Amino acid sequence: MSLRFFNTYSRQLEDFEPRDPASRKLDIYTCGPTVYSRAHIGNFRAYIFEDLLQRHLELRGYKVHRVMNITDVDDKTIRGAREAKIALQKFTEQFKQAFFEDIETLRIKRADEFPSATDQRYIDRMIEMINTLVSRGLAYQAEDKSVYFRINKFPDYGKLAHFDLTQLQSTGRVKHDEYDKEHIGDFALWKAWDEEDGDVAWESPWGRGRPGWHIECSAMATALLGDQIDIHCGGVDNIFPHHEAEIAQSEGVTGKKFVRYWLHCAHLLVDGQKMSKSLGNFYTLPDLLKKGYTGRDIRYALMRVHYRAPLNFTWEGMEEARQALARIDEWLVRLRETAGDKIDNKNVDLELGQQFEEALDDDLNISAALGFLFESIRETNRAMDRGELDAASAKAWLNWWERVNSVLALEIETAVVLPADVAQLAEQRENARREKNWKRSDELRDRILELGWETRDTKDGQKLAPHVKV
RNA sequence: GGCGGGGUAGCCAAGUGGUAAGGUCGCGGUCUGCAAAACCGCUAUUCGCGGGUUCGAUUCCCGCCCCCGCCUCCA
Repeated sequence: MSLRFFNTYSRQLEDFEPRDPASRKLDIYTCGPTVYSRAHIGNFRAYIFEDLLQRHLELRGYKVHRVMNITDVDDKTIRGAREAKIALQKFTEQFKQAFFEDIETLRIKRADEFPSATDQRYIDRMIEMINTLVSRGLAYQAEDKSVYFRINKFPDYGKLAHFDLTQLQSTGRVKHDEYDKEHIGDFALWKAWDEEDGDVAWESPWGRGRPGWHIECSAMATALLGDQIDIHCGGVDNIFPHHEAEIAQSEGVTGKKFVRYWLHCAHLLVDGQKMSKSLGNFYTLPDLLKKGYTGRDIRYALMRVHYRAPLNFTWEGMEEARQALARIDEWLVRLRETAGDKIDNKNVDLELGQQFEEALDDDLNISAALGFLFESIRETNRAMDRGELDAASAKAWLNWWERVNSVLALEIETAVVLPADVAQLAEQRENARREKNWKRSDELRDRILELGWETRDTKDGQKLAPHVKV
């Protein structure tokens, strides 16, 4: 089966074919964070979806070039910097740092480029694009000195969101400059400076000001990836107006179809409502780490539901993630033991089926893919229980897992080294057990547990594992 | 009101015109001196509701209900 994705533009599943299939190269542009505060895990759901997409495309042999922008100038960043009484750049820098820490914790592959909106190179590009739009009559400078996109001149405007422009209703979320714009739907390309902006301003043919939000993505995407890109992703809330505006701006300048496949991720909900900063119902990564969950627990919890379905965040879901991962961990330990000295044999051939990647081919059907993984785990465990899995087969499964894990990125970090004091207590306990001194053995078990290690008495003797606090 | 997404077991969730994957919880078993952990097994006569098409519908069609989102700077 070939790869297929649900394209927001057509609202249909489409077979995937990049611009240049022969080269196996493709470009992805993804909308990144606005760095005015720490991103919340709802934001990361989108980034994890994009990571899954990239990793799966790579498993399928594509060379992915991905760009993720950083929005480091807008109303919120300016307000934040003013309140903190520090320069905009200094203010946003801390959240950029935090963002990079968080994506590392979540094992999200870094994009090839992380362009910032305030980079002079892109400011220049934005001005150049706006100039072209103005010269073509697609944009105009209004009374308030800001420059707006004239949506009536762009017939395709509204096609991505499937909106009828005459039906647009204000939600009151945004203040309108209704008196200055020709049409309520016209959006700002360049915002004229006002007092609130302080020293945040760039010179332009239209006077001092700053870029509108949408234009940065058009500028950075076309500057780094050219006039046409294969895949563009983001959260569903970006469909309108942001991505709609990007299409209008980019195509208004280049005259070419901007994006081949638009992929959008549904929201993370909490208590059945969208997780968002404005509602205040959000968690950040450090919030969850403080509760004892690891980056991969969170990765699993955010990844396990199909990207187009809403995902309700719950503590029960976090617990489920932790348990499911423990199951994978144990399976790998067993497989490695079974593989024995075949462990380094890279030549083990395997005919273990393609069901995992085939599920992902189908619009990233992660649930079906995980279903197949866990089925495989149960079957191999059963075989190992009976002693029917030979070393070569175990190694074959490990090789298979490597492929799977290149997409999931869920394998536990290399085993933690046993601290000396724990090792010593463990040895004493071994001795106590040999003498069948159960009282002493149990005491030592408690003391080892206090040090954060769990004792497991198996057929092959005592084993220790880090204790996960619940 | 317009445009989307979703409604399948206690919870999460896949799926197909032919009789419901998987995870988690719970229960039972194996192992153990006892535990814990792990592993194995069991757990939906039924897929929001009502019609229709069909030999057969959770799946297709029609109508309705509920939840969530977007409707001009939110991932």
